Amino acid sequence: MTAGSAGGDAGNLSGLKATRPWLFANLDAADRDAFESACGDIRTVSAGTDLLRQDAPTSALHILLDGWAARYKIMEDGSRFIPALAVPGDICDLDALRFDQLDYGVTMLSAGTVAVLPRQRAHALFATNPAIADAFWSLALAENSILTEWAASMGRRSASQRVAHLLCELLVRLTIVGKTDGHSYDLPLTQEHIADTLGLTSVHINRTLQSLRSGDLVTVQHRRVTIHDWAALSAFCGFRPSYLHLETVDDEFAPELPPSGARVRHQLAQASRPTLRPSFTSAPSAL
Amino acid sequence: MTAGSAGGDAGNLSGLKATRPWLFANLDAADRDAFESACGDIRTVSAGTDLLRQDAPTSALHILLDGWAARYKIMEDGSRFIPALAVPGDICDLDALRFDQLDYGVTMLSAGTVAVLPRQRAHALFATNPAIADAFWSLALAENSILTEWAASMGRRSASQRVAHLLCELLVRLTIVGKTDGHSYDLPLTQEHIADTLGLTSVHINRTLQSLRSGDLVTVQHRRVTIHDWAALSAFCGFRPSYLHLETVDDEFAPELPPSGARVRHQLAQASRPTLRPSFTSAPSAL
DNA sequence: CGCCAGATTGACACGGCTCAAGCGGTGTGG
DNA sequence: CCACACCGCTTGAGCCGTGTCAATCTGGCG
Repeated sequence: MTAGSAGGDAGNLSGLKATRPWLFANLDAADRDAFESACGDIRTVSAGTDLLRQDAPTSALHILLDGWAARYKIMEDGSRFIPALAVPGDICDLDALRFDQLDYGVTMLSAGTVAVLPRQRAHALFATNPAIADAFWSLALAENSILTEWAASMGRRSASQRVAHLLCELLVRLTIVGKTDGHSYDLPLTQEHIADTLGLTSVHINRTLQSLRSGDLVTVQHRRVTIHDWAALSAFCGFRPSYLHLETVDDEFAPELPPSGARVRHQLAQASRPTLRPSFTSAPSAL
Repeated sequence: MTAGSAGGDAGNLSGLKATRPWLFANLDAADRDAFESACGDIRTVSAGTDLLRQDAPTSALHILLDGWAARYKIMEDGSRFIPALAVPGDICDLDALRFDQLDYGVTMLSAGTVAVLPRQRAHALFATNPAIADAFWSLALAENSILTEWAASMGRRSASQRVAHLLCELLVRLTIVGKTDGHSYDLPLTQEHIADTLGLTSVHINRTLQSLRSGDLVTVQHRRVTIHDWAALSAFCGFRPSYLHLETVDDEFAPELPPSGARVRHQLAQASRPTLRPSFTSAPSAL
C-alpha cells in the first residue's frame, strides 16, 4: 500500500469544483458542501497504486481529483484491455454505485489525489440533494457515450485513426479541466498502455505514432502530446466532439470541415460499406 | 415510420413486468402502476422501423416490450457499427434521459412493441418513485458493463471468439426474458448485422459461423441459434456472465470449467498470450 | 416465374501481429 | 564512478487473420 494520507492542498475538492463544469456547474453552494462532507477520505496516491482490484468486492466510489487513472481488465488469455481512462473530475468506478463487484480494476497511471465516497453516503446524498443525482446521471450517460465511441473506433477505424481519435478526445477532455497548454498535454501512458486502450500492440502503436508524426499531424514523445494540425488530425479520424456532450466546447473543437458527405445513410438496411471512402485531406501515408 | 397504434395484448406492460426481474423486481404495485401510466404511447412497429435517427433531436425514451432493436452508428467513412442490441425489457435510448441529441440511431430488427416514455415524465417519475430511479440506475450501469465487455471483445478477442461470446451473451439475456427454448433462440440478425456488431465483415462472419458449426459448438442458420455444447462454447470464448450483473443466472450459466480454458480448441483456437503481466496482476496495493 | 436480399465461395491483398534483437535512459549497489 | 539491470522504445523480417472484390447460389415472395 503506497497511498499516503491526505495532505497539503489535496485535502479539499477545490480542483474538482473548478474544473468539471458539468459535474458542479448546476450545484449550488449547499449541494457542494453536502458533497464535500459526504466524501470520506481524500487520499494522495502514487503512480501504480491500485484503487480497486478486478473482481474484488467494493463499496465506495473513487473520484479522481488529480492525476490519471485507468480501468483495466485482464482477459482470459492473460492479455490486458483498458476500457476507460480517468482524468481529474472523473469517477473511476461508477458501477460501484450499485454493484458490489466489478469486472475491472482501477490503477493510477500517475501520482494523484482521490476522494472516496462510500456507496451508502452517495445514495443518501442523492436523496437529499437531487441536483447531485442529476449530475451523476449526466456523468454516467456521458461515460456510456464515450464507451460507445471507443467501441466504434475499435470496430470500424484503422489503427492510426484510432490513435488520432484518442488523442483528439483527450485534448478536449483535458482542456475542460485545464490540463492542456494550447494543443499540448502530458500523457502518462506508455505505448503499451495506449495499445491496450485501443486493442492493438505496442509495436504497432510505435509505428503508428511515427507515421502520424511524419505526417506532421501530432507528436507523442516523452509522455507529451503535441497536436500540430488540429484540423487535419480531427478530420483524418472523423473526430466530432458531440459524443462527449460538453456544450461548452462545441465551438472551439468543432470540425472545421463538413462532417464528410457519407452521412445521410440512415436506413440501417443499406450495405454497411457503401464503397465510398473519402480520402481525408491530409491522411498520413500509412493507414 | 410505420408505427401503428396500440393493439391487442400489446397495450400493456405485462410482458415487461414478467420478464425483467431487475427492472421490476423491486417495484411494488404502486410503482408499477405509476410507471405504466407515465408511459404515453405503446406502439406496435414493424421490422425496419426507425425509432430514432442518428443525430436527430429526441425527447422520449423507448422501452422495448417485444421484438429486437439495434442502436446503430454510421461512421464518417459510411460504414456502420452497432453498439447495442435491445431485447424485450431493454431501453433503446437511455441517453435520451438527459441528452437531447444522441450520436446513434435506433432501428427495429424485427416487428415488436415499444413503450414511449417522455423524458419529462421519466424525471417526474424518479422524483415521486425513488425505486424506479433505482431500477433505471441499475439498467444504466448494466448497459455500461455490457458495452465494456463488447469493447474488450473487439480489442482482445479473435473473430470466432467474438462471435461465440455474443451468442453466449444473447442466450443468457434471452433466457431471462423467456425467449429461449433450451439452448436455442431466434436471432433476427443478418450476417451483416452480426458483422457490424462485432467490428468484422459479413464475409468473415459467414466463414466463422461455418467454423464454429464444424466444431460442433453452435449452429446459426435461418435466423436461429442452437448451442450444441455450452460448456465448450463458453470456455472457448471466455464467457463469464458476471458482467451482466444478473444474480439469478449465475449458477445456471456459470463456467463449468476453470477460466484458464486451455481446452476445446478446434482449429478455431488462437494462440493465447501466455505472458501474464505482473505489473497489473500482482499490483502490491489496494486502497 | 422472376426478382432480390442474403448467404456462400474463391482468389488475393494487406494491416496488424509475432518474434527477436538492439538501443537508450535511469536507478541502484558495489 | 562504474557496472549492471530494468524498462520502455525502436526496428526488421516474416506470418496470418481478416478484408476486399467479385461471382454464384439459395430461398422467400410477389
